[in-house]
Amino acid sequence: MLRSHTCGELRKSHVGERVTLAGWVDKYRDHAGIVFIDLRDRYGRAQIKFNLEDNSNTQKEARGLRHEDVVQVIGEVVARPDDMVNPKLATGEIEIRVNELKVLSKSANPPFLIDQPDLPNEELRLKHRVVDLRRPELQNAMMLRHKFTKIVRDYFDRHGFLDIETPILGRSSPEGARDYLVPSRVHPGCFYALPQSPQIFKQLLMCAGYDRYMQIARCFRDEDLRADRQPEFTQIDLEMAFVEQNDVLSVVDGMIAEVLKTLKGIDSPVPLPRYTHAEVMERFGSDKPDMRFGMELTDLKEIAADCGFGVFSKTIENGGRVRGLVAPQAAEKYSRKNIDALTAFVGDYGAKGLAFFRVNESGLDSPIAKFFTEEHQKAIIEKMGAKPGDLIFCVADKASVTSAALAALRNRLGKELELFDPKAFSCLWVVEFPLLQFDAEADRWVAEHHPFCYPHPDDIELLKTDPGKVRAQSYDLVVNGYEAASGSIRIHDPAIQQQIFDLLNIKAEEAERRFGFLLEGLRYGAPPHGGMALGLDRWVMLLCGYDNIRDVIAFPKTQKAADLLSGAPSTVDEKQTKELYLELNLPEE
RNA sequence: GGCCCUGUAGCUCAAUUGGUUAGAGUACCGGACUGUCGAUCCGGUGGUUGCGGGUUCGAGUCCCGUCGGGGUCGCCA
Repeated sequence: MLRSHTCGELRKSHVGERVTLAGWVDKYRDHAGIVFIDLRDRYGRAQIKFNLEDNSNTQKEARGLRHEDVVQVIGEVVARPDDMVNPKLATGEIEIRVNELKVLSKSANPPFLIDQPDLPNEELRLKHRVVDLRRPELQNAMMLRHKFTKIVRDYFDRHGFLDIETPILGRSSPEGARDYLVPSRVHPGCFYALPQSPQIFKQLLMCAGYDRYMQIARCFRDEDLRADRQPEFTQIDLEMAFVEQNDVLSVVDGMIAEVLKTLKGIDSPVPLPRYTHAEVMERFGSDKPDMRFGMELTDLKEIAADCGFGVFSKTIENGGRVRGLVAPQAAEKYSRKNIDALTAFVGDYGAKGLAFFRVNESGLDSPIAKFFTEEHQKAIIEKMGAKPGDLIFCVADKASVTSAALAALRNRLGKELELFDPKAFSCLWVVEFPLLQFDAEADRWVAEHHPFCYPHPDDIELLKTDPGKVRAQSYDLVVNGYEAASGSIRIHDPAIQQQIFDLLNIKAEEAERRFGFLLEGLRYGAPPHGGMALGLDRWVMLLCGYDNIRDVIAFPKTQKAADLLSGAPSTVDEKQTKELYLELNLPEE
């Protein structure tokens, strides 16, 4: 070993010991006669000092050290004088009086400093990810990510789950996200698809009798990126046989309680609260509400239908909805200009306007207040539970637009008005999603979750009469407004599976061709089963308190799905494409 | 594909209404300094203002195009 201790572990109890440390030069303070260096590794930092009297040659060499040089030092742990203790450092009570110095590797001048006060722009950080990964924030994220997966693996192991790997090279399936494809050399013209999730394979494992499965699985989806979406990401994937919905939710309730307790010291309720999809859509306008704060939506149908404001009354007449929310004590905080910005903001979600009222002692103050009688104003205030100083926002539109716009507005106002503790965790289940959604453009039904989702037992008959009303035995776990997990009870009956394929307009021949291996698995004695997948990257992001998943992934990709470090994706030699029988057909410049 | 933000020294930023030789802090280089911990003090090097056009007597600044990065809508079973 090139070191006897790490840079973070030395304490007063080590005083007098001769130690060998190795690490990176974090900071240097050269006083000519004495040189201080903060030596860094992932365990922490320690101050090493080079005194002229101790070893003049070593001291001279130390004066030439610069940021990010890698060195090994041998010296004695000494206590710092009382007035020289650095309370900011865990090792601040001691320092190492160095006799011997070995430069293991001299660093070129780094593109940015590890602890510079303003973070360099992300493009530079991604290009020089090796340097970036030395930053304590990223090191903490990687360490927390490791602890998280360890807790999860141990938890599922204790509960009898088997960790089984599924293929990365699979077959392309219809529906769902765009696949990443891998051309086959051995089968000219054929392609593998990288898995969007191990969905079908884990169902087959259930059929095969591996009744509790889990895997930390890499998944790939060739869709546009977001702050919380990467083209390759990691799921904690699990599946259980001989279970009902409540059994799956209970197992994960336990896992989450353990994770939050161990990593954050938080006691989370067991079981976690459960809400139906219909309820959260009505109360929050979103299927992933951030419940760290209230500000629920209010329906204003009766008042809107009766009032003199044409935009409201006509919307109701045409079958739309008028809904609103109350921003507490925001009347003074938002100028007309601020509100115009909010109006533009909800415009992104399809809202054609944003009505607002400032609440005062006598009623409502607004450019449109004149369209509302004193009774209407009182009714609005009462219905919405508003108080003087509050600011009311309303959207009149078709139902889906009022939901999307107000949900986005609610999230934005919640942040801007600091209505919640950013360190809090709010976890909840949303259950009973609709099974299907009608795609007007394609003129057909599409699966809301995926085509293997078991319908709610009370709604099986509706499949024939009113498919849009069928609820699924599916569930999402929502954490602080993020979809943190998703799953369902699966169909284990080939006849019902066939019925769903029919509804989705997947022909028997096509279903056989593309999912034949699943149907085949279901044919020879399939146990009732269900499971879910948790978004590992999102969980780590939330546990770290970060707002994008790139900061919890060692080597993430940019919004254009490029790896700035390695230069992927790249062109390849013609020899390679020839071997794969591929010819490029690039668009004209 | 749409909308928005963004690109100036190695890094973080500034530069008035379009107007002199594009500045500061930090890093880096040289010098001083034996108790610093964002060390301090003195001096110095460092610029294709992402790239390409255009308008103008004059462009970091205005216009058009383009490339990169970020946010978001669509998209993401």
